[in-house]
Amino acid sequence: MVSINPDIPAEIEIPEEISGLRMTRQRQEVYRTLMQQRNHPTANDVFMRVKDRLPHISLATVYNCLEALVQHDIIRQVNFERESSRYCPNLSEHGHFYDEVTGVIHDIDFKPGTSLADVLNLPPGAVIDDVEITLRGKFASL
Amino acid sequence: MVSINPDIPAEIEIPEEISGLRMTRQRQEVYRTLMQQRNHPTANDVFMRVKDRLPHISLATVYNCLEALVQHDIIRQVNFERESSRYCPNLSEHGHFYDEVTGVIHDIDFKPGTSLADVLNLPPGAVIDDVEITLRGKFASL
DNA sequence: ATAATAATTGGAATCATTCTTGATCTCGCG
DNA sequence: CGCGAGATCAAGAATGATTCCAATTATTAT
Repeated sequence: MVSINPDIPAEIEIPEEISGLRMTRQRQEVYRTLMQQRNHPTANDVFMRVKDRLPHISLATVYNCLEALVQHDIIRQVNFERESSRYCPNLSEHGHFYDEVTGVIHDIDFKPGTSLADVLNLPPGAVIDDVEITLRGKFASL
Repeated sequence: MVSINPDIPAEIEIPEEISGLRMTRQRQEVYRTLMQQRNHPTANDVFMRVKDRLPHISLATVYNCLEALVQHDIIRQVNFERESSRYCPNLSEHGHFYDEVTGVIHDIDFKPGTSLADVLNLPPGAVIDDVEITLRGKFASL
């Protein structure tokens, strides 16, 4: 566990390799951004943020990095309807609640000891690789 | 005019108005297609199908009709990742299972008497307007 | 019937994402 | 150390689903 570049204060230590993925400078910064900014940013949000540290990074590279991280199960991709994809580093199984008033996305955890299979009639023999639960709504005004 | 499923007549009577939405000829045909072809077609699938009956209909109109039907809670829009939206006339609360091998989408019903709130820790005061549950996976090979 | 309103059409525009191509970097190996 | 193969990156072009726009047509209310 080494801080790759000594010029940069390593608020978050990122190893040189995660899950078999070589952590290049760009991937590190993309990942670091997600760890620091846990509000489910879009690729473009990440792009703008990462530019502070890597002024020459391209949007295509941010997309590449995000895809590589998703592919290696280091981060998760979250979709609401067909809006821009959002990304989060929370790997625990959880859903998302989109507040239609504020636009804020909240992580929704499962109640301990429960799972989707408790409420859904899954087809016999189905092997689930991925689950996406998205809710939209608002908070009751008092 | 061939009916895909022999149980379902090619001609389905559609009222002139549903849920306050004027059912124009185009909306009728779009809706009829969804009722007959319950395999979650995309807008383009519907477009191609409807052209048999309305050769001059435009893709934009199909999109308009689908949106109007969704807005009036006559059909549901279903999204997988960021792929093309799909549409289905099954209004009961249900999720979807995408078979990664065949591409077939299966409706997944809730077990009777259960709801998502049984397994999710919803934030206090949250009012849910819409729920989307999508699973991807495959069937275990024997 | 006539005016006002809503719906339809075809094509242009949008916009997130992916692709392409050439440059650059990294790693293994002599 | 130096070289070559294979990754990775950058910049911009291309893609593709969806939306927008302006003009036409249909429907409804007066």
